[in-house]
Amino acid sequence: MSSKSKNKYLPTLVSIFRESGYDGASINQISQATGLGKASLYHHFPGGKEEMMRSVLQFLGEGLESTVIKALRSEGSTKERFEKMGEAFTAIYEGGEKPCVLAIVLLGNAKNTFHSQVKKLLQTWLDEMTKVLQEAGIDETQARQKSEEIAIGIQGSLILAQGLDNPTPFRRFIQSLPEKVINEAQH
Amino acid sequence: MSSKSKNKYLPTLVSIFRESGYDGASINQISQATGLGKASLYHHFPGGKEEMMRSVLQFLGEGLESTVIKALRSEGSTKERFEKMGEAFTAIYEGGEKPCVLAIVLLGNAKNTFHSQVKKLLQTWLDEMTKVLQEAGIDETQARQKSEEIAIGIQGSLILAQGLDNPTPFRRFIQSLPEKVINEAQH
DNA sequence: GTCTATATTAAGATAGAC
DNA sequence: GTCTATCTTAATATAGAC
Repeated sequence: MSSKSKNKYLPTLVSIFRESGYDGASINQISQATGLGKASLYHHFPGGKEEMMRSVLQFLGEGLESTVIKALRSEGSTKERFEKMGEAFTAIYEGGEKPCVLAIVLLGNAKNTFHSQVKKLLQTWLDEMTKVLQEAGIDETQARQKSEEIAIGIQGSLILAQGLDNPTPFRRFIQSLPEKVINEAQH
Repeated sequence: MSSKSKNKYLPTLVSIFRESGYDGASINQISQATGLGKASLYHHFPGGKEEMMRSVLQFLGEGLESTVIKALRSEGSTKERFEKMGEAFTAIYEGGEKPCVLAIVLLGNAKNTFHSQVKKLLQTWLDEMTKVLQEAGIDETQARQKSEEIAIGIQGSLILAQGLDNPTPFRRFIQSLPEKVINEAQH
């Protein structure tokens, strides 16, 4: 669990890393955005920028649990659960306007440093979607593949939204998601 | 058109930016990888790293024309054209092992600097796919959406392949692509 | 066109006072 | 827990010889 003092600055760190990437974000920039002096930052994060990103990824993992995973475990039909998951992602990515920090890390120079942490987050999400689809009567192999297709859709549509400077691809994917899941479940 | 002296070093620059990102790649690193001294690099690219990336993006655009766009304009059925496009992307991304430079740029700190150049490359590709799908009898709106779905699938599966450290999602998407296109065309 | 050497700036990080 | 001041290294970039 993370200390309370850190938690105060994590949302700011998230937006900096999301905007500038890991390599692109400087300690000076972080100092200005948080309002903390450099030395104070190192008091909270003795491991420097690397510890900051580790804390951010853990913070995002906790956020994933309390929104996306929670949606998938909620009461209601398969369709309703994926609708709620879509709403959770719409909030996280601000309707497709903001990119995914996990993807930023995976495509940056520090990918090796954080890869296992990012992979675990992805696996947790994929496992949970797979479980829901299996409960809907899809066999494990198909459920796993369908989960991956959903992850592909979200990640890919976020990239396209960034590239075209237009959130429509993301929004369209989120909207079509519950219906697609249902069609697959009826097979 | 780019000068011949530059062309010699562009494939090396591509792999460096693909491996380290734009912010993560240093002039020292580029100097070592190309075997050129720093001053020689600035002789070829007076604009420094920014000009290097601009040249890389132009080089990738020319590669896109001669492989992907060419595949989409080739003789043969709609299905065969998308099969050839899949082969082209399989070569470019080395079977899903390597990430997309365009996505790297879009998620990095220098996105604004290169955004219009990247957007144009994406648009060119999407326009060409849309044209092929329209020729197959799909109306413009649907053809455009289907093209975006294909772009989403490729970009998203590359991200997932990086995150899971496993190229299977990319390969599966490429394999399923021609059939999906055909199903859509029969609507 | 390539090199060595160097200038300049900014980065990450720390010491030590308060 | 926060600050000012500073250290150290590495970054981008250039000068000028060959």
